[in-house]
Amino acid sequence: MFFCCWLREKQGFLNFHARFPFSRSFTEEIRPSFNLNILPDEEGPDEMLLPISEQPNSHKEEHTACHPVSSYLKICEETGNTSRTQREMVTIESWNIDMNELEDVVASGSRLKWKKPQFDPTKEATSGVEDGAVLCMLSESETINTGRLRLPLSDFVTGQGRSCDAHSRNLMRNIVGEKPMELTVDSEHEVVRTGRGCKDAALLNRKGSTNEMGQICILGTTKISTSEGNSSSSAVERIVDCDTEVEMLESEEEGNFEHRTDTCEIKEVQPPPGTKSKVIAVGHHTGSPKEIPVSLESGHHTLSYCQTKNLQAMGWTLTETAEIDHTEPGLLVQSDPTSLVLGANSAANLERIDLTEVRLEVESESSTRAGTDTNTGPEMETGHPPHETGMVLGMHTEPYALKQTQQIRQMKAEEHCNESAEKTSKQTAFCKPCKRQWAKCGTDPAKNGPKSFHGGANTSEALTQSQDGCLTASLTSEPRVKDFGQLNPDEKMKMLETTRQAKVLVLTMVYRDGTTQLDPEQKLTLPVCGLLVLMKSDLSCGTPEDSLGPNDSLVYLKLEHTPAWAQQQTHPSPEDMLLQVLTGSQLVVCYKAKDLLRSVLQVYRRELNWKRVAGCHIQDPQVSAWLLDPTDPSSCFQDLLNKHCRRPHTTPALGAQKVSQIISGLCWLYRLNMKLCSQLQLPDLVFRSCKSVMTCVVSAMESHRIHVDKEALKKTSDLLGTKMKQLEKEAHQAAGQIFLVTSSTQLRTVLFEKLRLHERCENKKLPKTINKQQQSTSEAALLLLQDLHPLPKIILEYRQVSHVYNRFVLLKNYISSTWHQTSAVTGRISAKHPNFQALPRQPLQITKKQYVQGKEEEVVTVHPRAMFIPHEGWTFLAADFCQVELRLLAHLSSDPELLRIFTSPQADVFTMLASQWWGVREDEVTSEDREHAKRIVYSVVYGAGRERLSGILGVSTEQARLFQDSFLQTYRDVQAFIQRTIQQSHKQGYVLSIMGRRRNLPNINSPDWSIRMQAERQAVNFVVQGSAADLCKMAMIRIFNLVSSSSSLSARLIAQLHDELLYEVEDSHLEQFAEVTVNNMYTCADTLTPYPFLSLSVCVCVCVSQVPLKVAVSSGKSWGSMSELNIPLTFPSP
DNA sequence: GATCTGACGCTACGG
DNA sequence: TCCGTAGCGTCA
Repeated sequence: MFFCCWLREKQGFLNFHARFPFSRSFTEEIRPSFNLNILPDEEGPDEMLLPISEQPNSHKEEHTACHPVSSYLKICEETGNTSRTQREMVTIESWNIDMNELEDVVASGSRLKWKKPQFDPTKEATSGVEDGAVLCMLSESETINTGRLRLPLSDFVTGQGRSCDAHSRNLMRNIVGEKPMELTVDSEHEVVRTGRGCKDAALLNRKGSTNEMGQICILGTTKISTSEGNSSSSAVERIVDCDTEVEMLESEEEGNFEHRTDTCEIKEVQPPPGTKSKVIAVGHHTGSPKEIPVSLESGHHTLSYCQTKNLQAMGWTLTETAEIDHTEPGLLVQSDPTSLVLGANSAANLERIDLTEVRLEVESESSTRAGTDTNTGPEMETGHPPHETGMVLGMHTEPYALKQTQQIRQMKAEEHCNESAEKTSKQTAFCKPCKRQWAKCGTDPAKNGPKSFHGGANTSEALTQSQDGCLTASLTSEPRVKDFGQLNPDEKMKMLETTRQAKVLVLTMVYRDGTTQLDPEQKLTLPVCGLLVLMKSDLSCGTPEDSLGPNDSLVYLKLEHTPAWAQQQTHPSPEDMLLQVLTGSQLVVCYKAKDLLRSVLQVYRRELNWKRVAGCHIQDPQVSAWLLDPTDPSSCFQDLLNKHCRRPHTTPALGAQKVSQIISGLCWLYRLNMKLCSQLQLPDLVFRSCKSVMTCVVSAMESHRIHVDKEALKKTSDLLGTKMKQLEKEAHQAAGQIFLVTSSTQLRTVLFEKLRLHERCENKKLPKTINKQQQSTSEAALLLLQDLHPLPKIILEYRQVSHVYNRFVLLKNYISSTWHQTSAVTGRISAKHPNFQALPRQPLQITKKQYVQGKEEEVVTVHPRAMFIPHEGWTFLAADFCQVELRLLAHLSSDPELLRIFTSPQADVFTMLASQWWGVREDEVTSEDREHAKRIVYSVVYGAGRERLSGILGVSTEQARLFQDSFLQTYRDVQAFIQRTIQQSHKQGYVLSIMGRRRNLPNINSPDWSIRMQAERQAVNFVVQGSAADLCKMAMIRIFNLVSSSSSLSARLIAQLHDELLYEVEDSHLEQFAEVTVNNMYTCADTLTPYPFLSLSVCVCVCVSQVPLKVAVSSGKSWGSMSELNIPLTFPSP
């Protein structure tokens, strides 16, 4: 017992209460907030999460609060002289979106953090009424900063405001404006551009010099009434976003509205010769549509979601406004290059009208009615029936003789594209971007190209669109490529048949910026516009690299919704074609196939259930290459091609050459796939199918969203922020000086140079940093110092709180991680943006200071995982493989002692070990003890040294050695297995998992002892951890296949946490699905065993039946409140 | 001098 | 001289 207590003291695994013994009067459960600072990822989902409240770090001279910028409806109109140099853009209107809605507004995939200044402008206003303007500042480093200008009512403004640096969160700079129309910043850096709405300017940095910024756009002004202390949030609400539109769409499974950002441009509407404007009329079909004059000169018009009240502000009037609810969308208007979407009050009423068709109607109409009738319904305008409750679209033109052939448009598009590309390359290569060129639409050409971020972000859309148009035009004008959308019904049917007959389909996604998946890797996720499909009937690889086989076909398939009426009329629809491509019996080859499937599932979220593509026979050379060598650094298709086919990188081409390059790339893609598949000596068909099915599993998982409890999130955001401030203050007091609590360097100085705490713990060995061998300020070190001074405890608590706060305070109603199949060498799946697998498991206790004398401190429990909730009517179900790696180790080693422990179905090996080691009864073992024991076991098994073990155990090196020896003596065959694996790896240079996945170990015979030892540990770790990963994937696949083929089961996998599968299940199916899950997980190892090759290569006989797997299932209405389910096995356990 | 970048330290998660 | 992920912040 003495040993037990002693060990607990030393172990460094004291629970939070022990470390921070709060007096508590009551406990309130609050779910924490999550702050997610998403950096764009090459595979990142369309989302952006925004920090909301202050960053309590006193080192920052000011606390910058963060705020999302809402989107708004804007019609940009060019008026007056439209020559290039004197173009003027007028923002007709912009408006605010309610604070409530701000939380939901996201800038698609943006890396931008929008912040409002720390000060409250409404309070700082001097008196009366004042204009507030919002600045949108585009820098050259993909940064968009916002700030607020203080604009008096007069024309001349001496506005001064602050903006926030989106990256550093540092304090803001001063902006001195002079006049709304001609914003002058300072004498050194005057406004370059005049004209309403857009200013080129610079910002003053804190020291008064200018800061190179790209552009400042005054997006709108509003009057802010600040009298009587009535500081409403109107000023805040006026933050608007440049070039971002929000589309409100009703999510079918969620039943509520989600916001999706999109940036649109109507390019294909050409201005009538000799006129400057045309009229788009929008109104309810039962009333008179209102007309909005919109100039077509710029070719850039953006429409987006707006609320009814804002419609009115726009001059649009709804004649039927009985059900106006400002929290709901009043009108949905969205446009893209070829269509307008209109709807009222719900996405169900959405209708999409193809502008091409509209234009044709307009053409015919123009000769007869020439833009005079404002009451025309859609049936007359477009030839299509009006939607039941949708808005009607009337499109009237001035005398309009538009007869532009496709060829001419293509030529123009190409011209534009080449121009843009030239500009881009010149600008990036030689000079700063010419702001004026992109000022009109807030687009920075320097941001385009492969590095540009998702177009949903409020940048660069116009150019992206033009490139899209350019590439699409090039693709469709290329005689070898058939544009499915342009085919007549007979040709489409033929195309479907050709697809059916093809032996292999080679695909690539075409992005809107004119690149494809075969281009060098893009850091940022790009919006997809279509697919290019190479249909191979001839499987020989002997074709020249840029030409097709005689029977091969190439089809361009645009990825977009087709409205119901259009589907009926244009059968077969693009969706039919897509399904034929993805669900036919042919082999599909695609580089980064998961991205393709995910994009398809996202684009056709409403139409296409993930089950439809579950059977897709898709092969991905990236996965194959990773299977061959998981440490393969090839980051893009070109790298892979270079490595495996010795084909050097090609420089990106333009226009028609670009198309040839893509076609050539597809041919190479096919060859590469064949080559890699032939190299993969896979043991059996199971594994072959796993490779393909896993892509479907992961893409389906990625397309699902996990809902967040927003209220709890908000509440805890404030709580954590306050707590951090408080702790920071305490830390400064304890240290006797102000320092940066987040800086390990400064903390080191305070702890060891100022306080000299290390001198007061002579009998304890303080850990050192790995690389520089300095005094560490890690948790282990602080725990050793916590009795000597109050500061270490404060820092420990601060780190815990700030960790949750900084990473997981998010402002969205759902999250959607990106899951990577090939990023972990061990075969595990990893998650990004956010890393859902690393969400804190343990609740956090927060003490709230009470300022009333005699009142005890309040303790609030913050549970990060409890933030995540299932959809209404659904429940979370988690299925966990218990001690899977240790069970596999027992199998692999056949250690009798370890096997014996696992024979008891109820036994928890870590609890048992903890009880043995610390001499307590099993029911006395706490979860911390158990976690500690688990860490020790794995540390020893995977080769932790005595130093490290002593650190983990909190004992001397000698005692750690005794412990290690004792463990390995008890489990002798485990040690033998370790030795065997190492020997084998030395001999072969690689190791294999139970499914035959291979990890090469180039350093296994290194003369450098430490490098060689590391490789040896990696070898052992890979065999066990990699095999566990295989097992888990096997389970995922089994359940996936089962659910996808079942008409009754509706469960969907939303996350994988290595050994745990998290599903969302309809309430009514919970028990049924739980049973299916348990039984399939329990038996999934059966399909793995035995593999004869393993006994040859690893010298172990895999016989999984030696040890039963154990599966624990739990369910709950939040991820933080899961309770165990007892599901009986339907077959006798082995 | 501002800004960018990579190394480093630390902390979560999983085993 | 545990393994492997992601991510944030600091600092040179």
